[in-house]
Amino acid sequence: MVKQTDEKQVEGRAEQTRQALIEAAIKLFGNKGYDHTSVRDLVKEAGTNLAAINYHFGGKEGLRQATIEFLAQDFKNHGPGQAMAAIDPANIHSLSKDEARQILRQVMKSAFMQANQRKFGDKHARYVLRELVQGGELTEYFFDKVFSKQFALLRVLVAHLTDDDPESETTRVRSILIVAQSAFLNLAQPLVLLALDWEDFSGDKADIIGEHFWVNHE
Amino acid sequence: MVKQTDEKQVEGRAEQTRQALIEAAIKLFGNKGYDHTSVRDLVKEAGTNLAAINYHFGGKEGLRQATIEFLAQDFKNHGPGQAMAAIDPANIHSLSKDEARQILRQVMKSAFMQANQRKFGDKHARYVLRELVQGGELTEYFFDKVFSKQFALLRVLVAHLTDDDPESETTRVRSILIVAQSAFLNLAQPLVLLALDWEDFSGDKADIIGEHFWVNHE
DNA sequence: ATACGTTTCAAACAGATGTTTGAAAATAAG
DNA sequence: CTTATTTTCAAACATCTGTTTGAAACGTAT
Repeated sequence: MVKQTDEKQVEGRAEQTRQALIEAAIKLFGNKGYDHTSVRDLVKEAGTNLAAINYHFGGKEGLRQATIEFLAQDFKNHGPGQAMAAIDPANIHSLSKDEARQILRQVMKSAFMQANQRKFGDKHARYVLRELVQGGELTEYFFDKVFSKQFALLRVLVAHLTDDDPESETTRVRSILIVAQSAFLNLAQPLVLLALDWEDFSGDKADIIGEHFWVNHE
Repeated sequence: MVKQTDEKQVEGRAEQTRQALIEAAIKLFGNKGYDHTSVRDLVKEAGTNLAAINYHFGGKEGLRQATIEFLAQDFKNHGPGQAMAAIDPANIHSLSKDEARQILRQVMKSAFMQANQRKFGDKHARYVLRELVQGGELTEYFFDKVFSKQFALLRVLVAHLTDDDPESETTRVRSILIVAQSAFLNLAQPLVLLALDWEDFSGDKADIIGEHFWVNHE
């Protein structure tokens, strides 16, 4: 009898606990890291039982992968990717250098700001970055699924600014050094805040940083 | 009778095992990280007994601290600090902009190259960076003991190039963004190598990168 | 209503971890 | 040599970890 009328039926209980666990994983992995988060912490945060992780994801490692996949998707939809999605690679060549420069800085700024003001807070982005940096399978997975395309687009922009080839070694190095600035500030937030004598990146702080990214060529 | 004649007496066995444990810690913490290195792995690598860590350092955490302190000292003597030690802060003001620019780039290059060609290999530097980035007590310790002075010197250089105050917010941001480039390339080595399509930073690779650091102002 | 597959839950399990213990060995001092 | 102190070592300990188990609760279809 109870089919679609009951609210809790719109998606099965199973799917609900799966999502609750992924949310808990994003929060706890982001705060304390994968290793320092026990499955008991996770199921408590998700409000479910100890056996749930193994039942739904086959184990803690399975939950990590599901979490990364979820975040990879989320990054494409709402993350730095969104800022670059508006750019048409084919049109870049018709831009003036000044326009391209301006676009590049704008992309950097919004990418950085988005990474620091996400739905789940900055922990969200830092967890992904930590995974990305660590090395191992997940690094390659994330590189293939998310980073690689956005990096290619960035190279086209940089190459246009320097009258170079997007695939050249020079362009690759210049581009990764642009990424490095934004990424490191997220990754090494504790150290960076000490160096800047700030409490956090809130308010106009992210905007101030965005103004000083090194993106000029001439 | 046996006093200084026996070779093994020049420093007590205790000190020997302490150093062996610290070396093992640098190697294993650097390779697999603190959490994934067991005390059994450590004492095996150091060629001593399971109880040695607790006896000499009071515990695994004590060994970590001793290791960080050792590396902090080492960084001052042989690390990026060495490259900056040659610079006299008082003389910077008398340099031309071009000279200062050149020095800044040279410091960046040698810092990066040294971090990638150390005694214990790049693992050495990456372990410290990871600790530095993580947050917590060790971040503050390392910031106070090592980073803070070198960062102040970097700010003087940058401020001279931009006719700004070394303590200004602008200078701080610009300076940390310079650090970010070198630091991220070490920290995120797995990802960076993927993006650059390289196997490692060996040979002239480090030099190529050094040429492209963003340090120009005008 | 009954039977069936799915999902939850409490309890127990097996393994690894850091630490402690107490005796043996090595070193230093008397 | 004898004694006292320091250092090593093997074994046991206590705790925490991820995982498994089997029964109970739930929802669904016959």
